[in-house]
Amino acid sequence: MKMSDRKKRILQIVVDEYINSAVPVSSKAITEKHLTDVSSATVRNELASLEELGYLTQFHTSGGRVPSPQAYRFYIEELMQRGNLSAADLDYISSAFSDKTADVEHLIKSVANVISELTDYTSVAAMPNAEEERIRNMTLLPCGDGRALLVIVTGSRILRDSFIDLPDTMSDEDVANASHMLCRLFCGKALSEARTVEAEALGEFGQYRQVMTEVIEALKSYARPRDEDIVLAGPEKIFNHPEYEDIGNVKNFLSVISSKDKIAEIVGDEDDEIQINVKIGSADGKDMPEDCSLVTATYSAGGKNLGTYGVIGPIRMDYSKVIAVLENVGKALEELIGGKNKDKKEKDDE
Amino acid sequence: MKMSDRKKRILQIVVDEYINSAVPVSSKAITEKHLTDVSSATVRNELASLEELGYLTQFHTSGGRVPSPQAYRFYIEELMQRGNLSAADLDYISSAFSDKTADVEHLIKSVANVISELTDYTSVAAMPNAEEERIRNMTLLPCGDGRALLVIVTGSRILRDSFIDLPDTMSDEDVANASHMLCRLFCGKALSEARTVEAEALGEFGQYRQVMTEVIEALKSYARPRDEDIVLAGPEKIFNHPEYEDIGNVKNFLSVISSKDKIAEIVGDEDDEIQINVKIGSADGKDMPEDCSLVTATYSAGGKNLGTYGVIGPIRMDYSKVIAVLENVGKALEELIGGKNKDKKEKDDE
DNA sequence: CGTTAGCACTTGTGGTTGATGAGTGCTAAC
DNA sequence: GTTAGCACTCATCAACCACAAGTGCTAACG
Repeated sequence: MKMSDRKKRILQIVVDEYINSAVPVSSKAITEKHLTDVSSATVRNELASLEELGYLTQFHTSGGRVPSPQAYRFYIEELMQRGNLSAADLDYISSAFSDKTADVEHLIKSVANVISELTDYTSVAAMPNAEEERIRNMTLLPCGDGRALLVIVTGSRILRDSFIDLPDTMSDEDVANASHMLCRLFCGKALSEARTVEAEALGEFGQYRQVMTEVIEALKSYARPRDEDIVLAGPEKIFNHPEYEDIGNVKNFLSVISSKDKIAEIVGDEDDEIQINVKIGSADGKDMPEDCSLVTATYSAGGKNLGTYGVIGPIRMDYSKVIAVLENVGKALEELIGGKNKDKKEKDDE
Repeated sequence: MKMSDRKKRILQIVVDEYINSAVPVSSKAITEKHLTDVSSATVRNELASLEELGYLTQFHTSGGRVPSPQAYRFYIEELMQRGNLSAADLDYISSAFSDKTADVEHLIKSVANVISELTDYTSVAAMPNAEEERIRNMTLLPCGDGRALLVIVTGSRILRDSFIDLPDTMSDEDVANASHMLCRLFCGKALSEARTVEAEALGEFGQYRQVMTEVIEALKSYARPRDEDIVLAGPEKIFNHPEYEDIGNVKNFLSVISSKDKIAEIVGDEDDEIQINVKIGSADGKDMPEDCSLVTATYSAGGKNLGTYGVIGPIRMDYSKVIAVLENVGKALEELIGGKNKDKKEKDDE
């Protein structure tokens, strides 16, 4: 059945109103505030019909109507007015990223914070997979106690938490040589390609095979996703939304939120081609809490994949605001990163 | 007024019982379960007296008694039985730290997790101040785009989040030379001493003063405490305790917990000489939530300061268990770190 | 004089009841 | 197709009740 324009309009009003007030909306409220030219009885008929179509539900026969997940989906696709951000919000975004020159790890944190602050929801961020990043430089840094720190820099991040045990016979010069050799072998390759030169590498290292074995082990470990690849910001923000007055909901939400594995699972299977991605309720994601919604966007700028960012919150979410924030943050990053690469030459004159 | 032995015994029973059950304890419960040789009326008299002394309070005249903060303090100092951990718990501790060879940053996370898991409370951990750490090695690692990564290794951690902008005229060899110079200048010095060689350093760098200025800036920034120096584990654990059925308490707790600054303030002003430190309620720490308690211990092993660890939770906390866990974790770390330094020579034979 | 039994008093808890108000569905008239 | 009117359904709230738990006090006891 095709929906009439009036049905759409009414559905839009119901969703808007409910997002704003968190109170089930009644026919009377609709005619008083928005559709002043028809009576509440007419609206009631339409509401009953929308309910039959699966867009609305009511808890009790006398409790007003609430949008169903299906209604939110339709709302986001067709009904929602894509609002723009206030000047203050735009200022906040542009000032937040002004002097960030650092790596993805830092970027991700500040982006997550900005998103959480502006939307008033808990935000999640996932680093891009490291596997395809090209190694730009690497070194072994001796640091006493017979150990050396393996540091690897790729296009967008720093990997550096492996200590490598050194044989007693290895002098600092030996380490420096090994370091150069590593660089020659791996620089320019993606992490995922490391294994292709594994045999060659072991051969070249001869005497210090053991060291090389550990380095290769470390390289492999970086390709696997780690807990630190997921960042959360503003978990306490959920208290600002009335659905989380109930302790059970909070508990549920927090337990999902505090397991990085679960978050990774929810955020992880993004389709990279879609800019904005909305998951509503447990229907869209197995590990999602029943009554939660996740809106994410995958950013890239200047050829770099900058990760996936989003907010997680109640189904009754201010999608318009959230999507506007995600889009504008994306634009700001594009300007910052994309711009920086081009500005490079002029910059040194300052 | 000196407390009689019986008063002490009764107070101990009340606190024990309340810690276990979270229910105000009545005179009847005491005589039934513990003091079977006197009547409830006698206990009532004693309870009334203990209340006058400030150790107990009652919400309502017919609601049983609850220990006051003062009672908890007395309990911890004199009454509490210092229990030992179960074999399973001890196993858990020793297996958790078996193959951690990494830096303090990683150690702190796994320690915080272990403490949180074993005690069932939210745990907090603060890294030791970096200022007095001696630099073991440092390097500038060129990574394209006219930038280099500054990596510094100290006795117990890795500092590496500064990118340094390089002049276009600086070749990779120049960077390598600069790197060696940095090492010669700073290795063996504490971070706090960096400024003492500032003038000398700037002199030596001549042509590349700008780079040196940035390096010094970075060194200074490391001496300041950062958000990452505070780690939390198991925030969702509070839901396992009945005082946090109330949404208001949860909110309050979470808002303190999610501000690293506040945590730093609470945990920060530890007296290093005291092994175990207990703060009860807002009386002991300005930023502490009214009805919360913080138990911390500062660990060091093999001459290294390993940071301050603790749990934060309701006043009605299982102090005996918490303190036992903190002590045993401390012992395990001592063995692990202290032992490793000594084993060093034998180890390479394996 | 410490201990105890007995009893009146206080107060949270849980269940019932009834009034109120919001909101709907239905029907009949426009 | 729209509307007014009305009966019906429920959630909410306050009042009220009985009940159980626990205390404080008093008087008696050894």
